[in-house]
Amino acid sequence: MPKIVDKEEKRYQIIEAAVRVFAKHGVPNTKMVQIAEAAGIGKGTIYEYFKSKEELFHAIIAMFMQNMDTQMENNIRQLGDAKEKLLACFNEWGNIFESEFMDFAEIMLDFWAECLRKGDRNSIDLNEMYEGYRKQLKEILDEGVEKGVFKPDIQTHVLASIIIGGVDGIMIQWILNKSLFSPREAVEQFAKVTIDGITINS
Amino acid sequence: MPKIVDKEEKRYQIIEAAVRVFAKHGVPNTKMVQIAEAAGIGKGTIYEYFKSKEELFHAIIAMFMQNMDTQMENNIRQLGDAKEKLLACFNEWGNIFESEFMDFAEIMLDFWAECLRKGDRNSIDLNEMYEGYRKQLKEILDEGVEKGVFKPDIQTHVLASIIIGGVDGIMIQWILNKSLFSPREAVEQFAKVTIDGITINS
DNA sequence: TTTTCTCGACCGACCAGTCGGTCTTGAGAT
DNA sequence: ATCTCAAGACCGACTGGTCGGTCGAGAAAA
Repeated sequence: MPKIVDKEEKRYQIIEAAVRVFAKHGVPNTKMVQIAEAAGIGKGTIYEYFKSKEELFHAIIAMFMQNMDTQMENNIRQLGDAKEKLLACFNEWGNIFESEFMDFAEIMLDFWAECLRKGDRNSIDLNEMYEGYRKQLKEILDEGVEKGVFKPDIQTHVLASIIIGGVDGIMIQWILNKSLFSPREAVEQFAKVTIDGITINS
Repeated sequence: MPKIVDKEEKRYQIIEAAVRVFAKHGVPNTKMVQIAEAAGIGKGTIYEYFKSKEELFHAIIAMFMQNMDTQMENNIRQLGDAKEKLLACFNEWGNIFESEFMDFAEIMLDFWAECLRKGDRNSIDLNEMYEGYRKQLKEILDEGVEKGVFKPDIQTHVLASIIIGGVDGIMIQWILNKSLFSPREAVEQFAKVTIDGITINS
């Protein structure tokens, strides 16, 4: 039998299969045996790599966030003024929309739904992740206001949330009806309107 | 005959209880007996009023949409130029954010999740509802462009989706962390930036 | 041989939905 | 006013199916 070179590799195989099945049927409707079939293994084997369905689900989310972070950080440290930095952020989102990671996006709804149920203790804190993005965006916006590029009357912490929410919202709209627009053009349009809206002179 | 009081009233009682429980635990995690307890009735009674859990769920969504439509239509037919109309739309969303209907909002995630699973035939077509909003917004935007109020290079159909998605996204951000901002101020800020961003001169 | 990995039959907790029975109501009979 | 009684509202124990997770058998590797 083709031996598995790496435990890690097999783990990733399972995650890959789970993403497909979760995305198609939704997490609560997905049976473990379906994931096993998609991965070409027995159901029991999954439990060699993941303690439970929930752990598998969270492993997927963690991986998704990891990738997002990595991809975003590429563009954070660049030079340029606030306007360029902000534009770069939007651009990066456009890239993400077009990347393979969009398979994960359909699962995000299930994760959001899980996250907002107060009682449940999640091993992953969605808020913390958003907090990171919010902070980064706010810094860029603050810099722009300080340098006199952006209007002084914007509430940067609120606007940071709006931008993040806006991008998520565009994603949802697109997932629900992919023929409406291309996600890239939507993000670009959103970027243009937002930047025009907060820039002095325009 | 017994209790002509109103079948409809009891039905509403059940819906009200179900909204609370669904919102707190999520639709898939909610047991019918929990809804029964919340409504102060026996489990079997629910089935006198609703064929299934799913039908109950859809009844809630239908009611939510009905209310949204009614509330939005108040502001559609008003006079004024495109800019005022657009502002009125945002305002109306602000009102909705502050209304009692926000209890329903937490359930929307479950409905979105359900809607994007391709195979399922939903009795309610979320896309159709959004289509209505998109059309209304697009008309307003087109009018603005035509009258020379809004910039001619905006893609109105894309922007319509962005605005709707943006409002939904703000809602999600707010649900996930209600201490970040007040939904009203966020919608107002979003309105200001967007309108400034597409208006000529500014 | 011993160890490691894989598997799927099996178990039992779980829960949507059912159904036979109880209780409430109020119209009609007295 | 009081009684009767059936329509139907109400109930919750029960059923039948489902599915996450287990575990011992057997294959493969060492």
